[in-house]
Amino acid sequence: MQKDLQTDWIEKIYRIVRRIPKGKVTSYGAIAECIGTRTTARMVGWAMNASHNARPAVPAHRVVNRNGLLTGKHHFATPTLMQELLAAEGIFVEQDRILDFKKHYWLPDENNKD
DNA sequence: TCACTGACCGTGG
DNA sequence: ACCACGGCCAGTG
Repeated sequence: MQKDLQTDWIEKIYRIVRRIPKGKVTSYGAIAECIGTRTTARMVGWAMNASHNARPAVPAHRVVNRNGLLTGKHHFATPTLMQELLAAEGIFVEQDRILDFKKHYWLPDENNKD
């Protein structure tokens, strides 16, 4: 059944991102590595951009880069929306950097599926 | 059609 | 410690 196998990895990313617990954050590389290829970290960001049309909507605000910087905040509806959403979950951000990022860091685990 | 870019990360000098 | 480069997939010019 040849479907969107070419975009299958994108759906994987969506599922993983949606598994991120509230008040937790992860990095693009962690997601990329979870799907099998860490080199696709760039594509994760691209997938996030396409996530605007994904249903249900993926909590892209819980996804940041390795440095804990809100690199994708500029791609949200408003440049401050990402920070607002994180703050609403108890994650404070200063200068586009998540405070205690390591503390809120969450790694997607295969054992954590559903 | 070819080439470059993109919300990145790891390694090498 | 800092700077430069390669890699993967898909979309756009």
